[in-house]
Amino acid sequence: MGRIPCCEKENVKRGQWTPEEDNKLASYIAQHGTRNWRLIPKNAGLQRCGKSCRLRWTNYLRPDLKHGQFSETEEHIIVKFHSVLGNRWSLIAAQLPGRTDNDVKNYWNTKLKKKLSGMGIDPVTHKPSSHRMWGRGLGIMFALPFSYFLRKGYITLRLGVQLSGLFALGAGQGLIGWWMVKSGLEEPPSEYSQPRVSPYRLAAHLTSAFAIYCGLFWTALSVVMPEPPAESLAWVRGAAKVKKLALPVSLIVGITTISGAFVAGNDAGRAFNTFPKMGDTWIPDNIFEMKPLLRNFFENTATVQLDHRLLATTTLIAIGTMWWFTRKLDIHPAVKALIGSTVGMTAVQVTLGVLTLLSYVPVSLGSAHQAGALTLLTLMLLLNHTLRRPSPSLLKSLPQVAKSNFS
DNA sequence: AAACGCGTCAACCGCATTCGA
DNA sequence: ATCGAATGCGGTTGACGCGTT
Repeated sequence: MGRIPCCEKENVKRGQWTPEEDNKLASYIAQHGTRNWRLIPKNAGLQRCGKSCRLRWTNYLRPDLKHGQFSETEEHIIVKFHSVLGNRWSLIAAQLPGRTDNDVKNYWNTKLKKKLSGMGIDPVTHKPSSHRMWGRGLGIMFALPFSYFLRKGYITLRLGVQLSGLFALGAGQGLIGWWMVKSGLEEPPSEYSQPRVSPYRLAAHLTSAFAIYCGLFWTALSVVMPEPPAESLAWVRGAAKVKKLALPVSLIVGITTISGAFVAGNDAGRAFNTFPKMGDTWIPDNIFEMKPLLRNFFENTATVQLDHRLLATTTLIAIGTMWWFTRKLDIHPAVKALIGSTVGMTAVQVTLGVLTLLSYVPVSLGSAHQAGALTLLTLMLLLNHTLRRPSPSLLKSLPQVAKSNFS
């Protein structure tokens, strides 16, 4: 099926127009106007098809065309009309004297689409994108029941303060999110460097999300379980011992999670995709290459990733150690189960992390690794919550040793 | 240094609509 | 009023320049 492009003529030139051709076409049109595009190339002595000439004229040579950058006003007009007209480029271009449909279409596809989605607006529907809507929705989902329960008198002063604090954190989270995408829009500091979301702000957004989650989970646990499970004084003493280990271990888990947020912020998982070595060496030689030494820990891909590897390993060892030293203690079986779960979850999480790295951070594995971090944090919270010291009144009522319904 | 990746933009292609004999 | 040619339109392509590996 040999399809003839647009005109039957074999000897038509295609591709970029030369200045000579432009001159021929422009001067011909200046004399004769644009009556019949089919005849124009013949009469003007051009080896082009009429369609090509028309395109060249309307999109480039026409004297009433504007050529420079789009102004801010023009940009607003495009966005506004696109939101009601959709991809009706010629209609939109009609609102902008001196611009063609092709110009507008190109500008939309190359610049405006990205700009809008960067501002959290979906370029197809012109509505705020789902992530933001979820954020706002969550605010309402929190506030409505809160005011209801408050009126009903279910909320104690202490709980009210806690919940208000969490709500404020949530609002702050929205602000950080806005501040974050804003950084992706600002002009890059130098001409060569892609504008992108600041690693600090992304890390802050992520860390804050984890913090809010932890706060919510802890608060919820405290409402559901005002007293820790404690059936004997022996178990209470055991819990106190475990707690000495569990607290620092939780701290390490928390720090590792934050370090993971910086890995995400710097896209640091897209380099050194080998394990256990980083490339050919154990420690890359440029880890202290940036000027203020401290900056390396937050912005240097190699250092950030190395940190996370070290911290993750430390976490694994720490949790293993906690399990080892508590395995023979006389403690509540729930605590034992929890410690076992943390060991298992840490192993899963480390494996996931290594897999994610080795396969160049596919979204699925990256998300799974993030979810794993959340799960591990949850387990640590559960553990610490379970290990709280019972209230004095409960302590008084406890027997020395638990009634052994199992050994 | 060569290959590669990426953004930009002019140009192309095929279909839809309008025009004019 | 009708039918083929001309024109309009929007999605898509690909050449080019530039920076990175």
